[in-house]
Amino acid sequence: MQITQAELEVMKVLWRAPGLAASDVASALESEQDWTIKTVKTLLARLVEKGALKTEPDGRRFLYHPEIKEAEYRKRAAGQFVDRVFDGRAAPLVAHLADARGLSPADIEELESLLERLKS
Amino acid sequence: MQITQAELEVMKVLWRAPGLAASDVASALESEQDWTIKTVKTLLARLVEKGALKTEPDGRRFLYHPEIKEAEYRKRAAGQFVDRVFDGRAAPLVAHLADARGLSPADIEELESLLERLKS
DNA sequence: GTCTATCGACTACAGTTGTAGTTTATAGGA
DNA sequence: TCCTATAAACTACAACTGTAGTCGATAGAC
Repeated sequence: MQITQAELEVMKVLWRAPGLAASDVASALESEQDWTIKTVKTLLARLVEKGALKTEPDGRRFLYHPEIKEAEYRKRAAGQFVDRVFDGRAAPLVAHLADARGLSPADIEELESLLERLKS
Repeated sequence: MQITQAELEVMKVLWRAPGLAASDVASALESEQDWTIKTVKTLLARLVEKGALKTEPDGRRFLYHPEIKEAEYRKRAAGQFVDRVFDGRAAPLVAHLADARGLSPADIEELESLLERLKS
C-alpha cells in the first residue's frame, strides 16, 4: 500500500487530530495547500480504499481515523527510501543530509545521544 | 525533474559504468529486473528527455552518460524525503532507520566519526 | 547481393496521481 | 414548508509510470 505525496498531507492532519470530518481536514490544510474540498474528499476516499484510514459515521457525515500509525509509516518509508537510493546503507544518508540541510548543533547532539543509546 | 523508481535502476547502472549502449544497460539489469530491451530503451529515452542522461553517438547507436552525479541526486532525494516525511528533522529519521534496519556496530561507528567531523 | 538482427523513433495502453466536477439526498435555517 | 448549503457517491480527465509493441533503416553474416 503506497501513500502518495498529496495523500500524506492528509494523513499528517489526521495523525495530529484523529476523528476529523472531511470539511475539518480541508480547513486544516487551507494554510498549506490550495485544494478545494472536493480534492480533499477524493484523497480521503482513496486513503480509506487503501486501508490507511477508517471511517466512523457521525450523523450524515464521516469522521476519519488513521489505521496506520505515523511512526509505523515513517519506519517503513525510511527503510524503503534507504534501500532504493542508498542501497540500504544509513550512514551515507546521514552524510548527505548533513550536506544538504546543514545539521544544526542541536541535531548533532541529538544524534550523538541517539547513538549512545543504540550502543547499549 | 523527478527520477522514478524504474528510471533510478537505469541511472544506477550508468553511474557505475558511464558510456554504455542501451543493450549493455539491459544486460547489466538482467539479473535484477525482468525487463525487455524495449522497456530499458523507453526508460533511457525518458531519462534523456528529462535531462538526467545525455547521449554520445557511436556508429548507429548511442552511448549514455549521466548528466547528474549520483551524489547530487542522493543529496537532493534525501533532502526531499526528510522534508516530506520527517518535517525536515534528520534525527528522527536516523532513529527510525535504527529501528527498521538495525544499525550495525560498524554503522554506528561510522556515524559517530561523521558527527565528530561535523562538529568541527 | 540478400537476409536478418538490431538500431533509433514513434506509438500503445492500462494503472496511478493530482485535481477537480456532477448528482442525489437531506439537515437545518427562514 | 420550502430553500439552500453541504454530505457522500460517482465520474472526469490529463500527466506520469511501468511495461512493452511497431516501423523503417542498416550493418554485418553468408
